Formats: sequence, structure tokens, C-alpha cells
Amino acid sequence: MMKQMQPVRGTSDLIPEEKARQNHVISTALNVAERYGFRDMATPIFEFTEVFSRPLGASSDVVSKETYTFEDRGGTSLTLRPEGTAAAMRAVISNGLTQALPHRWFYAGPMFRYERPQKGRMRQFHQFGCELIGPHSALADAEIIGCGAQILEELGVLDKCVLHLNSLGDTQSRQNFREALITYFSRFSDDLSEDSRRRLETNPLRILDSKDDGDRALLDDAPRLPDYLSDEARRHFDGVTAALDAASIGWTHDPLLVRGLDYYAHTAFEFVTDALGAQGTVLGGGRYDGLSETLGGPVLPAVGFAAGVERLALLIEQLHLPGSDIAVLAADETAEAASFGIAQSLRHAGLSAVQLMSGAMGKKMKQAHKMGCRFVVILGADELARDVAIVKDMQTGTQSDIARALLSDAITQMMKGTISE
RNA sequence: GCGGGUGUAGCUCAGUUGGUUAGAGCGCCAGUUUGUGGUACUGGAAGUCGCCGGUUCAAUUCCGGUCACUCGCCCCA
Repeated sequence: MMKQMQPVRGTSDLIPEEKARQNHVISTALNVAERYGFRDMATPIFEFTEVFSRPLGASSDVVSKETYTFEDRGGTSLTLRPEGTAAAMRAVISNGLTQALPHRWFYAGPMFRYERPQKGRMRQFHQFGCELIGPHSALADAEIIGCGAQILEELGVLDKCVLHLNSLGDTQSRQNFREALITYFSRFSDDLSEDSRRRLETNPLRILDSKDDGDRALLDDAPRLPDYLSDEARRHFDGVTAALDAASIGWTHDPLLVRGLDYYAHTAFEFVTDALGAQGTVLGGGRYDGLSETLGGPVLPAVGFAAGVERLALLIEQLHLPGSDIAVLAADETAEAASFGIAQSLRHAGLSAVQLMSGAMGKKMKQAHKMGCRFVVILGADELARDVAIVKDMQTGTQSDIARALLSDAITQMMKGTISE
């Protein structure tokens, strides 16, 4: 097969079954989010490169090696969005919405990261997310987490996930802790793994969740983040956990949970599953009070989460694709045109009908059966002459002649009379 | 970006210690059933054995490279 006949590495087609699964994930998410007052919105798929490079931190992996960045014909550097939050915040500022707070936004769409593909990790993948922009209250954090939890619950995957929760503290707390970590690990720099020596330069907090055994051994005596939280940061975290407890949302404190992106502060959380190998995070987020200022906006506290549509789709059970209720078939060629007329009238009456157009009649019946159609409408020369059509109930096997003019009404009645699942 | 595994029919996989016509199940098509679906039986189509190169009288099999997928690391949804 020609190389060009394959999709680009890390991308894939969403053939109907997979697309249906993703649609189900996204529509369930939006449905829940709307009950929390979130409103669907969208930003462009590419932005000026600075929209992502400034807030995410130029040294972060996402920006330094994972973005699709290119110059357009005018020489402007543009970047395909690697995540949704920075663009959403940019949209708040661009649209002059920094006064009319709060905003409760929901978004869903493709994201792009140039990474080595794995199961649950694609170069073009899809996320949905919620951003609650304006409140600094711990209740906002709780609402975001609660919304995420309820989405997972209604998707039927919450019991496969564990909520990991941590506080990164405010900017000052985080800064103090960071320096303490650097001081501590610098003494053992020879014992650290190669990765962690690099992290010491770029993102010391990351050493905390290193999987290297040697690194882990050093963690026992390492500074602990909770010890560096300011009183205010601690109060905020307590406020979040108290709210979660009051709503019976289970969580575990994970002092090693660190989010990669620079703009996070205070609450960080991840819903993690062990069913997806190394890509266990299915929905994650936190508070990003510093983001707006990084983008040149005013001080604007905000919390949000993003969830991976592919990862969730992998977790949910097999979905049955809704097919058509009715199959229409012509028993012979003379009835073909009229059968199209019947199909059209059924569709105009609000029913779902497909025409079966190839093969002998037995073949068409087989198709109707395989497609799971509830009724088959059969029209042949004989029926045509009598101005009727046969309606066969595929569940009971019974069939009867119905006047063609009454078909839609009759089938509508028959469908009402049965309990459809 | 780093390390391991895999790549044979539409799908799931056998197999070939290098040797003529590469197999199974499922699926698909046709028939038994010339105006009627679930089962059964019968027959059929379908593979450049991922791609390129090397070794060899001979490569789907061995070797190298490459591409794709996959597992782990990194990072993250």
C-alpha cells in the first residue's frame, strides 16, 4: 500500500463506530456540564505561537518539543493548539470579557502534540474541558472536580478511576518549595537519574513522581510540599476537600501529584485509571490563577479541567450503533420508484428508514435483519396494483397489508405500541 | 527523543528447521430456497506473507534498513 494511503502517524480516521463512541462521550460531558451552568464554546484550532509558548513555559515539554508550529504565508508563527485552557483564557481577554465574571465555558475539539504515539496517546487527539473563570473560592475548585466526577459517573467509568488531589500552593509557596527541592537534590546530583538531573534544571517538582528506583530512595528525606504551603494555601485546600467530602466525592491526597504546565497553582487533580497502561490520566486539571496575567490580561483567578476523549472512549463499554427502524425494499424492478416514494414519506413523517437496493429479495431481508431493523416495508407489482404495501414486524414475524397512504401513521402507531429500548 | 515486541486473506491467528499450488475460524459472495430474515448444508472469491535492499541455485522464512502498530521511559488527556 502506498505510504500516502495511510493516515499520518499519530492520527486516525473516526469510522462510524468510533465516531459514535466519541460523540457519546462528548454529548454526555456537555449534558452534565450544562447542569453546572457551563456553556459550549470554541476557539480556533491554531493561535499565535505566543498564546501557548508564554503561559505553558518555553522549557515545558509541550512547547519545547511537542507543538506543531509553522509560519503562515505572511511569516507569522502559528501553533496548532496542544491544549485548550490557554486559548480559552485568550478568548476571555480578546473579547473584553474580563469584567463580566464569572464565565463557565465548555469546549470540545481536536488538539495536537508531536509525541511518540501509544495507545491512548495520539498526535491529533480530542479533549473536552470546562473552565470556570473568575471565582477564587475553593467552591469553584470543588465544582470543577464535581463536574468532572459526574461526567465520569454518567459515562459509567467513575468506578474505574481514582481521584488524585494535591495542592501546589500559591505562587510564593510553590517558589519556596521549588528552591528547597533544588537545594536538597543538588547535594545528591550524582545519585539522580539522568532524567531527574535534567528535571533539576527544568522542572524540579517533576522529580517527585520519578519512576526511577534510585530517585525514589532519595524522596524519603526530601522536602515535602505540604510543609511549604502558606496558611492561605492550606485554607484553600481545606476548603476544597471539605466541599468534596460534603458531596461524597472520594479523593486521595497525592503529595507527589504535580502538573506539568507552569500556570497551575493551588489545586491540582487527576482522575487516573489503571486500565490504560501508561496513559492513565483520563481527566485532569487544576487552578490556574496566573494564566491571565501571563497573557497580558488582568489578575483573573480560574479553575478548569480537560479530559481525553480517546482515553474515555477506550474505557466505555461497546456502544450499539443506532440503526434505522425501517427497511424499505422493492420486490421487483417495477416497484423501485414507488418504494423510494414510500421511503421519502416515512422520513418526512419523522421515521428513520433505509432503502435496500441490491440483491434478490431474500438477500434484502437478510440485510434488514442484520441491520436490526424493526420493520420491513415490502412493495412489489402486486402491492402496487392494490395500492398497499406489506409491513413486516421483524420481531414477531407477522406481516400485513397496509394502504400506502396510511403507511406512516400505521407504522408510527405500531412503534408506539412496543417498548423500544 | 530513548529502549523492547509485533507486522501472513476484510478481522483474529496458524504455518513454512529456506524448496513447486501459503492454511483455519469468523466475515463476505452464490446456491439449496425463481416474493420473505435468525439455523443447517454445499460451493466460491479474496494474500506482491508491511515495504526496500542484501545473502542464496532458491527468501514469506535468514540478515540489514525502513514504515506502521504496540509496550515501557519521557511527558501528558
